[in-house]
Amino acid sequence: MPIQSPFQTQFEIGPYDLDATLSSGQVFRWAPHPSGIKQHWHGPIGDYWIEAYSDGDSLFLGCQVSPVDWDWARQFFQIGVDIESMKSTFPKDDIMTRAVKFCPDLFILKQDPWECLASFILSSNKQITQIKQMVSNLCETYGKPLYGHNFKRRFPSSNCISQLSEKQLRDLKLGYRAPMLLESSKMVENGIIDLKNIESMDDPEARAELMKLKGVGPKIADCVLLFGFNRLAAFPIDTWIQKVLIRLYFQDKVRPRAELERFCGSYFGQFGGYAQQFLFHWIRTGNPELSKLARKAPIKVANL
DNA sequence: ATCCAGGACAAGT
DNA sequence: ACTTGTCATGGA
Repeated sequence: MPIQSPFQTQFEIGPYDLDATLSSGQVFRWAPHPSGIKQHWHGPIGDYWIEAYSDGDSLFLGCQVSPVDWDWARQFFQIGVDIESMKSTFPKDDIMTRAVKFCPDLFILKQDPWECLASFILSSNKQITQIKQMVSNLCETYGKPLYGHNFKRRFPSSNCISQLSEKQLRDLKLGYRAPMLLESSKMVENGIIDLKNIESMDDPEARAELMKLKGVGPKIADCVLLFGFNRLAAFPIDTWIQKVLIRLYFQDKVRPRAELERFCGSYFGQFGGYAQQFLFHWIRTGNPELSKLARKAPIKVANL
């Protein structure tokens, strides 16, 4: 058992693919542990820097300092959530079946809403590696210290970011996203948007509310709903999912976004967010030929 | 080099 | 309602 931290806990959750879950573009601050051991990661939860390891049977967590309790970690990793019953609600088509089979133990995490929102405002038109870099710049420059690590820092609060200048944010290489993040942080601080209040709204209301923020359109709103508010029906349609939909579900026939949204909203069901994450992870990492999607000959689903 | 990245937004059909 | 150009930055 690779966890070396003095303070540890263990959850018997069954198979839990940390490698896939933590690398699938939900969170941007977790990294493989320097041990190099598979399923061994470290990253922040709340005010703590945490070490995590999954052996296919249990999830082990460790920390260098003594946390009060592990409830926040339990929520972050969604311990106790039965993903098998959710998978059983997915449509039984070849594409969905292959995506789930490729990586069956993928989870959707429950993040802090503000961190999730701010991170995904930075995500627009950026690769995941670059999003990680921007988020790292932001945290290590302006975040408060974390417990359990010498130099890693917490994600800066909305209050903190709202008091920075656009130039300070641009200096972190945020590009044109800098004014968007700044404006949205001010809207949260002013109470124009109340993240706490969004918890009590239904999905369409919450989505519309999030889209009032600068830099938040339909895709980012869905990501925040799914990863920050645990609204498991939210179905983010990004460039990768568009390729899955157009290429595999619509036989290379281009469709307007509104039609894709309508299709996804009904076809994938009440846990569409999970379905989306399986598709996303599969298309990105599961099939090299398919991930290129070089717009050549149509790919037959049966030959995947 | 050239294209494109977990897009949003404004402007133009 | 749908399509196009623009926005920084840096991987691949």
